[in-house]
This record gives sequence, structure tokens and C-alpha cells, in this order.
Amino acid sequence: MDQPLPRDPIAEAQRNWQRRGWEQQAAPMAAVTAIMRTQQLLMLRIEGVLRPFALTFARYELLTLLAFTRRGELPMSRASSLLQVHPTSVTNAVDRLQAAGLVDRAPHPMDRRTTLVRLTPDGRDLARRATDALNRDVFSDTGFEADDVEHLIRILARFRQQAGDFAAE
Amino acid sequence: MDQPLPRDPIAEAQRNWQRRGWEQQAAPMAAVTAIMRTQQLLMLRIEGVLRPFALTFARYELLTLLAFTRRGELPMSRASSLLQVHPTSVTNAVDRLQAAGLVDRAPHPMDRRTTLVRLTPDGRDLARRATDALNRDVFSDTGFEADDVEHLIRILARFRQQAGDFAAE
DNA sequence: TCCACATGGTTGGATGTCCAAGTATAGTCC
DNA sequence: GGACTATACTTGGACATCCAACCATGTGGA
Repeated sequence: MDQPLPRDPIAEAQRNWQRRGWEQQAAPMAAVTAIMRTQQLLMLRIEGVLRPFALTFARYELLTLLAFTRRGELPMSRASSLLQVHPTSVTNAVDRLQAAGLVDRAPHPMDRRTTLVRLTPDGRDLARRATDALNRDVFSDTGFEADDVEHLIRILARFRQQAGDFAAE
Repeated sequence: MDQPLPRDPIAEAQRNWQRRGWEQQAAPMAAVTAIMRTQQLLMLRIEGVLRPFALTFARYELLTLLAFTRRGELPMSRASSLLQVHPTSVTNAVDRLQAAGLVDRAPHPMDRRTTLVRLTPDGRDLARRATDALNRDVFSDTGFEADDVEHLIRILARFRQQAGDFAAE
């Protein structure tokens, strides 16, 4: 799984698609498959950097989201919306972060249905250190050129917006 | 998890990064996060289309890979390389596809370590029908403009190549 | 006031992915 | 030929994600 292949398997698939007569769909199929693979490569790199902190990317994202709020706390449901993952994924992440002493749960003062996730001092500290590591070891040199980064941001924002992720400005 | 947010949470994160003084890393961070999210959105769409066929994307990919080989068969390890997933993921997928009667396992005639995965007639038929559905319901209108598709293919191919996915041509 | 419906969170189940470790078979080198 | 190393696959374990179902709490209308 680690040796480079002699040729790009996605380009190969694209040619196969064309040969079968799916000319219109060949390029979009290749683009979609490339996104899948790129996500996987990036995730592996990120998780590698986070491993020394005993964090996964999912838990890191939650921790960092909390660190950017005013009071270091957020309703579970709000975290779910902002991270755009299923509520059960948040429950799962919070369970583990709480077991590690990085966050705790508190009742919402107004709405008894709601649970607040709250950063602990340890959690805040770890969020900072993990972010420093990611900035240093991943985001300072992703492997994308500067122009590519701008293109990706634009193209993918348009896609996400059109897919209903967020309202048109 | 389904209501659109009022603003783009990734653009928000990018601004937060800049405000904290990580100007250099802000845009790459946003690009990486956008790839993660886009992958998730695409995956949800694809799995939605495949659900009626009782296929997941992982199993679909294996089935289709086999359908594009000359004899409809491949060593497990070769499938692992071409799909660029861990060997255990292939074992897992083959177990389930085999239980569904879509593939079977056969010993390799030369190398007794090797197991061949082989498409059954049912498997070949389902691969064809699932591909038609994906071409019709996903790849004919991904939500990317034609120019974007070309950009993505180029940018992501460069990234994957540089990450060691495949050799320089 | 009371019931229907919406919202917030959790539990249980299915899947997929990776890693570590173990077994079996091949290949290499002295 | 025999030992060492490499390759192929599987098993067991840790995580994450989603979905379906369930319980508790809020809200709004008759």
C-alpha cells in the first residue's frame, strides 16, 4: 500500500470510462475520485501529527472549535452543526475527550434538554499545542502551490454552498 | 445537521486563523478542511445512490475495478494497491461481496500465498447497473463546473503524485 | 390546559479504515 | 540445503461515521 504505482490509477479509470462511452461522466468521475483519495492522504498526514497528542482529527476539530468560542463552551447540537457531523459523532468525541479530561459536560442554564461541552484548562492547552504542530508540520507545506490553494478554496466553497452547506451570502 | 448555516464555517475558521497570527497557514488550512468536507458530501451522495443496490462505495470500487480487468479477477494484494487502501480493507470488502454472491475467492495457480478475487456473473451485472446509476445520478451533474473539474483533476493529480501515490510519468 | 410536533442527546448496530500481530509461502544468499 | 527476509492474507482491536430508535424537554395551537 506504500509503493508508488507506475501510473496514476485515477487517470487510468478516466480512460476506462471514456473507452466505455461515458465521455461526459469521465472527467467528473475522475475529479470526485481524486477528492476521495486526496482526503485520505491528508487525513493520514494529519493523524500522524496528532498521534503524539493522543488526538484524532475529529477530536482535534472539536477541541479547536471550543477554543475559538468566547467562553470555551458550546451546546452539543451547535458543535454538531458547525462541524457538520452527525450528533452521534459529537457524543462519541465528547465521551472520549471527557475521559481524557480535556472537556466536561455541563447542563444548559435555560434549556434542560441541552448539554454544554466545556473546555478544561488541559483541553485548552492541548488544543494550542496540537494546532502549533499542525501549522508547523502540515499547513506550512501541504504540497499545494499557493495558486492551487486559492483555486481549491474557491471551487470547493462554491460546491459546498451549492450542496446546501451554508446559505448564499 | 441538515439546515444550511448562515455563513461558511470554513471561511470563518480561516479568519480565525488569520486573527491569531497564522497568516501563512490560514489558506492551506481552509483548503484542506474544504477537501475533507467535500469528500464527506460526495460520499453521502454516492452512498445514497448505491444503497438500493446494497453496495457501499468501497465495495462498488472493488467490483468496478474487477469489471475493468481482462478476466474479471485480481490478486487481493493487487486490488489493495490499485484501490490504495489497506489490505485489511480489501479482506473486509471481499468477505461481504462474497457473502452476497458478487465475487468469489480462488487460489492463485502459481503462488500459494495469493488469493484471487473473481467477479461472479451476478457481480458483473450489478457493477454495470450501479455504474449506470452513478453516471446518471452523480457524475452527470456533480455540482462542479466543467472548468472546475479540469482544475481539480490537475491540482489533485499533482498533489497525489507528489505525495508518492504514483511515479512521475 | 393539554396534545401534537419539534428539538436535544444518547444508545445500539452496521460499515469502513487503520494498525499490530500472527501464519503461511516464496525468494535469496551463504 | 537451511536460515533470513520479504510478501500475502487474516484476525483482533481501536475509532469514526452514519442511521434508526428512544427518552426527555420545549413550544404552539386548539
